[in-house]
Amino acid sequence: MTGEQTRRRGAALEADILDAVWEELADVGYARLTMEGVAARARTGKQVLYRRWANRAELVKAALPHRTGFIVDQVPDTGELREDLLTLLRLMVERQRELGPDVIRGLLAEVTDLDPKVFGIMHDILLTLLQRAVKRGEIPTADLPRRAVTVPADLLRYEMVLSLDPVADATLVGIVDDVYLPLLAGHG
Amino acid sequence: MTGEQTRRRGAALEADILDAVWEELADVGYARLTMEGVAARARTGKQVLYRRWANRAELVKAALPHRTGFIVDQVPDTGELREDLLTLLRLMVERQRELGPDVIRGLLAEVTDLDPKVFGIMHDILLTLLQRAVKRGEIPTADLPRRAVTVPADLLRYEMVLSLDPVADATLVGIVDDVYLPLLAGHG
DNA sequence: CCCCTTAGAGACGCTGCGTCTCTTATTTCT
DNA sequence: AGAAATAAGAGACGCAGCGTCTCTAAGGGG
Repeated sequence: MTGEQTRRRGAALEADILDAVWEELADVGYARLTMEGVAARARTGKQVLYRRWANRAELVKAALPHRTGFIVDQVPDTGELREDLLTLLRLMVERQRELGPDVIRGLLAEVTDLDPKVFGIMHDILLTLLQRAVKRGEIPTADLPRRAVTVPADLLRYEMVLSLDPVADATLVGIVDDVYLPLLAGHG
Repeated sequence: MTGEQTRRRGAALEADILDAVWEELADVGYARLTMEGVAARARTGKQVLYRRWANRAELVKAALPHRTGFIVDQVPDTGELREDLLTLLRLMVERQRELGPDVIRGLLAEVTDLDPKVFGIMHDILLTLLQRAVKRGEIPTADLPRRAVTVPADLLRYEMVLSLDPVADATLVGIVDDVYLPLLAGHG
């Protein structure tokens, strides 16, 4: 009647749980992810989850950074603005694909406190790309209203929210070529 | 032992139910709207709801046009493009406000079949505004990529999804002045 | 080596979903 | 008008999943 030899604790246990969340997301998606399911997959009890997170949304929010890297650590620098932008947007799509697209919708419905920090970071990244392009002489100025700077990220997030499939690459090209680059020209 | 004298049927009953949905949305919001709650408020049984709609999302989707008018019937024509655009965006915000902002997030999470028709309509409206502006000589051309045309509506919907409050008027002004008008200039 | 924290296991009550059944009011058909 | 068909009103039912609670025992810290 053994059963268990060793009992996980603290950070190690927490890592296993967050892994289980990712596997559960990949398996059944966000809509059908349950606390029971995560606990079972992590071979632990619900109480262990509730000791750490108040509900499903908090649990999933905690799981996100556990596997995805931070985009801030992968800011593209290809030597050309258009390529930089496309690379950045493709990174965002890549993260959407890893998660499964219904996670975004699901979290939006349940999370009431969206962290503005997340959005500020994207502004800073885009501004960096623009300033580099100014230095290279590609565009006249990076001195744009904040809202204009973030347009490509905003439009892409909008597409992610709408679609249940990973956003198509043609859409990214459209955002850059049909909207953002002309917008930059219009501000110049 | 009377209780009931008259029994509602068909369209009259349906109208009462959809009214009840709106009242329930105003009262408790989308997240806490239940089939039981709607049935009780409409003084009928759940079965009557399920006879007509398969689930909560379908029920709410059906309720939306019951009170909101169609934006297509209120296309602004102020004689100036900027004013037309702001008026249109304000109409959209007005509808968001009537609903309560969590309805958008809630429906997104549960509805898998977004109707592309809804989005095509907004493209046509914006194109109309642009073509009028061309006729007046305000802008050189309305011949833009589809994605560029819909930018203000897309950005506003993005804001609606993000925020749990009605979108501020300053945001609308920013979308028009900082993004759309420069974008049109850049395409000219 | 003892104690204290907390993992593991599962029972519990509750809410809301979606289905089903039954009676009876109202409409439609003949 | 009367009979048959339709659908409303009422509520019970089983089920899933939430979040809470309790209990035992493992293993780390002093």
